[in-house]
Amino acid sequence: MPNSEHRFNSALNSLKKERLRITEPRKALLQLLVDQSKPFSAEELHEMLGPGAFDLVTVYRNLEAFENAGIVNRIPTESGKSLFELNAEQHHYHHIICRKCHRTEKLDTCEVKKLEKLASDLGYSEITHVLELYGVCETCR
Amino acid sequence: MPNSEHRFNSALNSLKKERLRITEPRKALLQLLVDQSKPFSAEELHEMLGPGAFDLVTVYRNLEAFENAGIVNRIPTESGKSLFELNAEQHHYHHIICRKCHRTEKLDTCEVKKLEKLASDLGYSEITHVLELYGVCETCR
DNA sequence: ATGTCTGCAAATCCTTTGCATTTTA
DNA sequence: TAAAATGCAAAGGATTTGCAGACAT
Repeated sequence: MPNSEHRFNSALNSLKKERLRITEPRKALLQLLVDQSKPFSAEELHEMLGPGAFDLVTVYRNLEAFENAGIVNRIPTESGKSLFELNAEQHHYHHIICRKCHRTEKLDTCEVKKLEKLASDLGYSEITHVLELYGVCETCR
Repeated sequence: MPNSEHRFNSALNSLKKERLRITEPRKALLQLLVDQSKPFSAEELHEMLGPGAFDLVTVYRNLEAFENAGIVNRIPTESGKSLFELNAEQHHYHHIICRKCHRTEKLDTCEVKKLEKLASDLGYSEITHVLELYGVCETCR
């Protein structure tokens, strides 16, 4: 984890910029998201925080706050459940998610520029996109 | 609607192939999906079928059956609600969805090949992807 | 005739909200 | 100490499930 500390501090700065308070649950959550740079569900993050550590509602509320502050991205999935990951602006990428074991790997490229151009030509602004690939991984096959 | 009748019949054939029965609700649903080739929520489809025509549960059950039969695709959205659209194998495309009015337009290209190649190189099979763009349309701005 | 599909009601899952209490700045 | 964040309980919305009756093959 080379720059995980840097990413943690940068997330804290984003909180300050938005006049959001730096609380224990928030620090713990950010630490998780920074360390494991892959997407998790609210429930998973809650479990990772340890049993009875913080309320699941607090996790949800903070993930929402983080999302509004641009600190995390929400990824809607096939199952209807959202995943959250640290927003790495410098480095935009997507994932391949195994349908069976939910193992997730980064795909270190994004080819959506052309589509975003099309959309902006149609008059849309503030364009974002959701792109995730699904498949069955080697061990599950 | 040039080949909408053809698409309707081809969907019926898929049902037969899967030994699914051809019922009134299914015909009505397929007709909707074929005519309007854009994604709708289960609720929207239920309303479009007319008040009290068929039960919302029936819509859900059939959309799931259609999905398993490869007749429709499920699109998870930012709001956590799923949209469904006819699976047009010949013609793969994506959408730009307005965050405010939910107006939806086709973007007639797909650039995800490179990512799918990456994923298959990682050992994944049966690869699919979900890609939708979100923005704010001209009239909502 | 038999297994499938439907409708209704109730359950479930994920997520959000209300309110009293605690914590941060 | 004032505003914001938390925990608990309860509500909410979307989707699923159970079961008896209706329908397609």
